Amino acid sequence: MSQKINPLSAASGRMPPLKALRVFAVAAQLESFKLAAEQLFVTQAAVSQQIRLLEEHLGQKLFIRLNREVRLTPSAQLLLPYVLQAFDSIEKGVGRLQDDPKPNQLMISCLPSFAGRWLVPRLGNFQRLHPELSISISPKITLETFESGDVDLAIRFGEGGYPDLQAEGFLDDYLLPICSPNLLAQYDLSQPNLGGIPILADSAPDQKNLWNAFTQTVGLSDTVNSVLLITDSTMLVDAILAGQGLSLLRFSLAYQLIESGQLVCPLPYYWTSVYSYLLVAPEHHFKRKKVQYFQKWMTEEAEEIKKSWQRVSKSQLKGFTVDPYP
Amino acid sequence: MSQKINPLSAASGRMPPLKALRVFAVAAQLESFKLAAEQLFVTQAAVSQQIRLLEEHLGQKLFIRLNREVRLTPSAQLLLPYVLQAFDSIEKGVGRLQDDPKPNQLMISCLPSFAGRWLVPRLGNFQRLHPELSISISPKITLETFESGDVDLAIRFGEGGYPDLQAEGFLDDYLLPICSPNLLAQYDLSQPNLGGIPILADSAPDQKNLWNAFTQTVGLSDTVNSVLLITDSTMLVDAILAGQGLSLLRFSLAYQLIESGQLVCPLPYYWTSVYSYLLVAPEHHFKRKKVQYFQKWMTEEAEEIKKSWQRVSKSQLKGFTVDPYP
DNA sequence: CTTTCACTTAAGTTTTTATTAACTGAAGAC
DNA sequence: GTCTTCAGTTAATAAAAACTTAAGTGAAAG
Repeated sequence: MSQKINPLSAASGRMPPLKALRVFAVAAQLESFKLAAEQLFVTQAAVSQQIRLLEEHLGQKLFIRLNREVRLTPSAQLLLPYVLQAFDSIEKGVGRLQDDPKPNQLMISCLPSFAGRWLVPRLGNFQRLHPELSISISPKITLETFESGDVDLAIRFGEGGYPDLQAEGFLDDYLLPICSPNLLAQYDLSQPNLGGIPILADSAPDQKNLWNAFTQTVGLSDTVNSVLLITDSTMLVDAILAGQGLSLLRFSLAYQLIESGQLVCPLPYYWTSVYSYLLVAPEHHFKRKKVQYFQKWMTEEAEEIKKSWQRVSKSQLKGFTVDPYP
Repeated sequence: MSQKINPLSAASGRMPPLKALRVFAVAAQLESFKLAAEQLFVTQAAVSQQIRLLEEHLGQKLFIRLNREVRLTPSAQLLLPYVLQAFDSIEKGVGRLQDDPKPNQLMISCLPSFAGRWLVPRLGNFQRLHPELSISISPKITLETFESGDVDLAIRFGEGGYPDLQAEGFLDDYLLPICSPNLLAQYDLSQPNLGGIPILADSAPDQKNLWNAFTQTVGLSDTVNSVLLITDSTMLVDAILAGQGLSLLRFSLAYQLIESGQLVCPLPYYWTSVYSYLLVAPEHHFKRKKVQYFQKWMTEEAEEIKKSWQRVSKSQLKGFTVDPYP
């Protein structure tokens, strides 16, 4: 406890009804109950009653009621500056809460893999757009709690619905069967069990049920094909590139390799991922200019992947019908 | 209007729920909802809800909820000093309202006649008791409104029930038939119509109906006795002293003359006056030390008159039954 | 002489706030 | 390991406060 207070001072009978004080502050400044009522968006009867309430609490009159005007009593004149200062202080405090404490420093929390493979290589573009911003990356496996107040924004791949946090999707993802083009000469995928092509399986949580969907769709009996389970997505990509087999891979991880011809999508199926790429933060962080800049930039960068998806899903997948999961 | 405000600032969405702010201030200082609840004399569920309300309004968490404790978020730490200052300011302002602005100056408003005949001659005693007080008398016919804030206390003769004012009686009064002892030799009051003694009538407002009560009680037919109507009570006393007739007179105006034998009460009747001597002021003035001193002193001074009444009503009036008016 | 204006007051309704009671989840006791 | 305790949450409901409506006041303006 950094500050001590008199236990009585906080709860004592000294503290007048605060709503009434607020009405008093407005009415006293305007010297009119009618105008105060307008400003407070209530009827003037409400103002009249609140003032009466406060007068009763304080045990003294605050306004001298004349026929068509009200005037402040000496008591009210004594009280008013204190009350104004109080509301000023509250407004100032609340104002600072809404403000960005470090408008020129942008701290992004994201998965180390995303940071290394995706974010850092592109960050130069953003830095060029906003040279005044000092950008920091805080790579974390776990979801940022934002409790320290240091992190402006987290980038996550997930379903959203995080408690007390706002999640803004900037990119949907798709899972599709992908392999090295070299493999197509060795295995005839039109044969049963895809011609016995080795299967590389990802163990990400959103792919548990997806695997069943895949095996059913392509008519795969898992006794025939060899299956290699790979946990890390970087390693999975490397394995596919090395021609070690066919795998369901996120388009977001594969699109550049597909466009360059290093990988191909040999089967006309894809599944929309239940996970999306999200910008996650407490709601009020999204009001910060720097966060808005970053969000705009991320959306624009994601546009490139979306366009790539248009091309790939139109040409290589030949517009096949989609059976999104689940 | 001495100060201008931004019309929006007073009513805008910026101003958070004030009750919730107060709860926050207490809870934040104690770093405990339970203790805050105790201090605010509410349940801790109420505190929990108020904090949630405020957090929702501000769009950010103020407390980090751990298993058995709550901790302030950086936001709350930022906000707290502003809020504390606000409530401090309010308390200071309210405190000053309760304070006596001029504790060494006592301004008494009273009727000029009372000031001259009763108060000023005795004031020396009070001054001796409280030499630190500078006492002023403000003689006024009309009832003090206390709007200027200068007058501490008014002394009135009346029924009380003044709007927004507290009235503390310090002396009851009685009306009784009084005349000069010289007249008793000239008129036989045991005769019908009191032996034709001239009647002096007061025109004070509390004596309108009393006059009927008097004539009925003593069996007076107003055609027989000469009646002189006298408005001013000083003049009435002078007229009675001069032996010009019998009159109903306030005991408070007559007691010294009765005790000295200059006036007598020849008939065994008296009526309690509906008017009393009152100390009148806004309720909070009675909390001022100087006013309390004065009230105590006045009560003690009045004691002298009460004792005199005991003597007079026991001896001269021979304990006659009372038919108080009305 | 009537109307208007700013405010008051009383009654009734709506909204806010508080309470009660059941629930949570971690810590400490047994 | 299970039970209890503790601080806080949550939902339903009760209580209190605030607001609105409508009628009323008294002085000033038309």
